[in-house]
Amino acid sequence: MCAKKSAVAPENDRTIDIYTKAAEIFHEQGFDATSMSNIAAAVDLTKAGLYYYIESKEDLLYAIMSYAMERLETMVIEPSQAFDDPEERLKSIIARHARLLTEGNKAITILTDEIEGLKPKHRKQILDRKRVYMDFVRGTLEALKSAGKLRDVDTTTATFCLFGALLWLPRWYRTDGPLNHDQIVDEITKIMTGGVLRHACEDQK
Amino acid sequence: MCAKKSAVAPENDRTIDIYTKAAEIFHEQGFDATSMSNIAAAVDLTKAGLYYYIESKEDLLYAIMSYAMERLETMVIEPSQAFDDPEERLKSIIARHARLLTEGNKAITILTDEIEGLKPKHRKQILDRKRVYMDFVRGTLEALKSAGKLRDVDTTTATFCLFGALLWLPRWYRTDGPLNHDQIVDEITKIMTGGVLRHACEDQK
DNA sequence: ATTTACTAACCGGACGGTCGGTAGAATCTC
DNA sequence: GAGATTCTACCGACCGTCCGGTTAGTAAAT
Repeated sequence: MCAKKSAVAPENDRTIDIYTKAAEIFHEQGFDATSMSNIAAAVDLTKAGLYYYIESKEDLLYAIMSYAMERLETMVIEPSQAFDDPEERLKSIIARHARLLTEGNKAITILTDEIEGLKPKHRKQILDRKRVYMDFVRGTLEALKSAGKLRDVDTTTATFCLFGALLWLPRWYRTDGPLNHDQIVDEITKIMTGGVLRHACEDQK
Repeated sequence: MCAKKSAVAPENDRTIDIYTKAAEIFHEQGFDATSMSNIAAAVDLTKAGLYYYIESKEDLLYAIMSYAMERLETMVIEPSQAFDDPEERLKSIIARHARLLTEGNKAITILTDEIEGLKPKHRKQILDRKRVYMDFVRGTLEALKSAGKLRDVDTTTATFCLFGALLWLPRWYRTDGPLNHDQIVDEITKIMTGGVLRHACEDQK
């Protein structure tokens, strides 16, 4: 009898390979439209062989999303917390999140698109972790407001607009498009912090 | 033998009822996760009875999305075209699209979330109509640029940011939340046109 | 001798969709 | 206006397929 498989973190190369490929296929076809045989074939296994590594389809999804949340926490939240200045912090969040979304790791995208595929218990866990992130961003906007650096906008709505613009990124961004990675990050930061319309105080070019 | 059923427009009350209910259920559970029996039960029919009104599950989805596109065209694009001033036009687009997304018609949401459920032929048709909308919005930003009223941002990126913020709306907006309809429209317009950060030229409060 | 890393074959169930039929309303025939 | 016919709006039962998941077994490594 083998020890209970854990969905907490990838344990070895093969498992990581499965998670990565599964994330890509889920991203392309959607969770429901993807069969376990699809995934098995993509990693050169039979379906039964795949089940040697995972517990269930739902568990696989949860593993992917847990991994994605961890990436978000270590690559976006933690480094951004280092900034005391809320303006710097906000820009760090936008830039780092945008980078994560465009650098090819599909797990991050699945995080927002396939939450309905989780069982209630797992869903709650992921949503709780997302909420911490959401509160972190809104807190940053609140700090900006306290510092008199925020326009007169509702921080909750602003947070959601920010997330909307960011989370839409992987749906349109193409690595081979006209704008490279840094340019995209730059544009989004500019647009979300300063809007699209020219301000009265800006010089005409 | 009966005439071929059309997916172009709802023909009678019962069909409209089916489309409306189906849109709600697709929105709640997702297209793949919804069975035809689910929909049938929701409109007090058996599955066989439901198939008297529709041709296939995919056809039902296409009918809903065609209807949604039509709404978008008549309630957002056409009225906004009336504005010659690009700034007014942009604000009209944002306000009208936001209104459509929050006023309870789930079809509009399905338009962006379930495109993968369509057969290639139907998908292309919907995407082509979406592209016209997309071009209209980007065109408006280009017009703003020509008028010297746009900040130095990439119009394509700005268009996608705008869509992202808008399309994210139905995922978080609650009718019974603290902000009413008009306030939300107001906030989003403010945020997307002017960004979140206070401009140098604005007075401290 | 035991464990690891698998596979071929299989299972119960759900799904999209179909088919034969039918109650009742509407229409036609004389 | 009575009877025959046709049409509308469904339903119960069923079909083939595919899916998530299991089981019994095995070849190679340890």
